[in-house]
Amino acid sequence: MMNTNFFEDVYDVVRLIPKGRATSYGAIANFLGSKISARMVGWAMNAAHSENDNIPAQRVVNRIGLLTGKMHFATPTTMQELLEADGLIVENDQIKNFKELFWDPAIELEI
DNA sequence: TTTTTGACGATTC
DNA sequence: AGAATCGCCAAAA
Repeated sequence: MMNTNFFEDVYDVVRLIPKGRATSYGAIANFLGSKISARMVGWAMNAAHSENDNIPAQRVVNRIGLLTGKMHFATPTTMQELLEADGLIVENDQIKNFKELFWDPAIELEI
């Protein structure tokens, strides 16, 4: 398998997201380098579907904590189910207290 | 090769 | 405050 660069990088960061926390596409993009845009992270996650790797994509949401990618899971409710299984509270397709549980790799991994 | 399309984000109207 | 638009950059058609 080839090193599909940012795909691998994105997967690695996503796997590092601790349980009960969540991050945003933009945060990952920013952490990997301002070269890539948040959209590429979304693309990477889309490709992650083809991968056999366990990618907790449910912990990656957009900047406001909205479950924009829920439709890409097995069922539109899978993402919310997984997040709730992590102890998060999802209401109206949006993560509650997202600001508090926001996990920014650029900060958390820096320390 | 050119065009279209995104699991986004920030800005402008 | 809500809606519309532009910018990012790579992959699929």
